[in-house]
Amino acid sequence: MDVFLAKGTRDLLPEQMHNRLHVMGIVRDVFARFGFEPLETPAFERIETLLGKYGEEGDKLVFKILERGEGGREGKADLALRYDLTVPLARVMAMHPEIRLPFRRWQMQPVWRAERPQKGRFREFWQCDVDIVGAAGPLPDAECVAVVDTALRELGFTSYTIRMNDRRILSDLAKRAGATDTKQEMSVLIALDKLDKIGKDGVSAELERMGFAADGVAALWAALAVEGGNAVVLDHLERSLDDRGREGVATLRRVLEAAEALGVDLARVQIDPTLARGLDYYTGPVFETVVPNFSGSISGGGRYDGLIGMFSSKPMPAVGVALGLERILVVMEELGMLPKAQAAADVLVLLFDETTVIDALRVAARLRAAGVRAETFPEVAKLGKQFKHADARGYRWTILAGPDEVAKGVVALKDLREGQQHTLPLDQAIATILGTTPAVLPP
RNA sequence: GUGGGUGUAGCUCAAUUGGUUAGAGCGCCGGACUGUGACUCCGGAGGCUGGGGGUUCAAGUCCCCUCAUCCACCCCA
Repeated sequence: MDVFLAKGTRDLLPEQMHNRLHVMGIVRDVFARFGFEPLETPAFERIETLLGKYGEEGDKLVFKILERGEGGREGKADLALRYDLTVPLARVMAMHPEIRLPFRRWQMQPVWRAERPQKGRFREFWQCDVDIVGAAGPLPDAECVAVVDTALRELGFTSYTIRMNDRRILSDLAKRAGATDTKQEMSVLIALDKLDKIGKDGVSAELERMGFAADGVAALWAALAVEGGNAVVLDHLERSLDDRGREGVATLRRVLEAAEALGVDLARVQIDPTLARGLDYYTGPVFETVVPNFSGSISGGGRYDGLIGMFSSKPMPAVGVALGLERILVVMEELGMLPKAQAAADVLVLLFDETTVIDALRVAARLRAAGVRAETFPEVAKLGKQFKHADARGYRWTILAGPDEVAKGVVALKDLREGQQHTLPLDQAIATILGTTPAVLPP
């Protein structure tokens, strides 16, 4: 029978799992160091929980689950796989008023999107998400930026840019261009987001095609006509925008200041008034992280002060950011940032013959009790085959307790790296093994 | 959702303008080496050429459909 994977999904073989666990371990450690608490939510939610939060495009990409029975046959869906970790968190906050605020939680789980797969884009992928609920100020936003920055740094990233903007700035810009409602605002944002791809003329053409007047478009460019560092850009925006936009500017200034205090090198942070971020629920600062030679972001997030209020009569401010596990791995792999795979064990305990099998198992038990990672060969076989197995698995040691050794109360310890073998009591063998570093798999 | 590229052994790839039983390296299994891995030598297994249909005397090669995968757009982690 020929077997296939579902589109956009992958098996994670041991080699990839080691890499993932390496990254997840570092990220989780950083999350914990910032005081976040763990949370998990179900893979699927009631469909009405998810729909209407991500915008028109997002809703289309939600994997829907057919009803069981009659309704399903008619094509009705009542459940859906989670699309991100933010909306389920919002639902949790609405359902658990006993959670003490401010609440900071981390969550690392898969999410599903019915997209067309591409480099670093899958239909099942993991997000490493942190959110701070119940605090409105710019400080939690800066913490989110600092968490991402710290995690990336500790993973070994050296060149990445954290791009930052504020929804209120965008919305003000869109108004300048002539947008009168949210829908028009969104289309301006989408056009503006393409700036670095199709250029200023391309965006102008697109806006005019959508019916925006030329003087509005000109006003938009005037508001954006600035080159320079973050301070220069923010100063210019402050002069060009209205009150709402100025709130965004003031917030970003404070976020930058706080982020720097939290250890973020501001040279990595870039205020970009054209950065859009598609998800509907963002209301304030938004951020994403990009790295050279990879299109698409490796992290993204922002403030969503209205989302929890969609589930609860008690609205709560919140901000969060997610790291894309797969994308981080794709980039780390390309840049050779992943550590060499460690062998699964240190020692292979060989089975010489049926009369000494039980002795060999006892040796393995003592090795493990002493903290040595030991594999026992699962059946009596030619020694050559067993040695070859140990070599192929990258183990440094083999231990043999055959009839000769058992009779003398010793074991034969072989160092596969040095090619030397010694006969000695098991205690000494264990001491020898523990005195060495773990073997590294051959390339 | 739109547009393109690619699918040949476990892996990386070959196979004149369509033309005999589809090859190689690595890996795997066995042997030289009946208490010892790597190195060397010898031998072996493994393919409905992703799947289905069509054109042709003849299809891995050309056409259509389908599935998977990669790339770009869209959107996003």
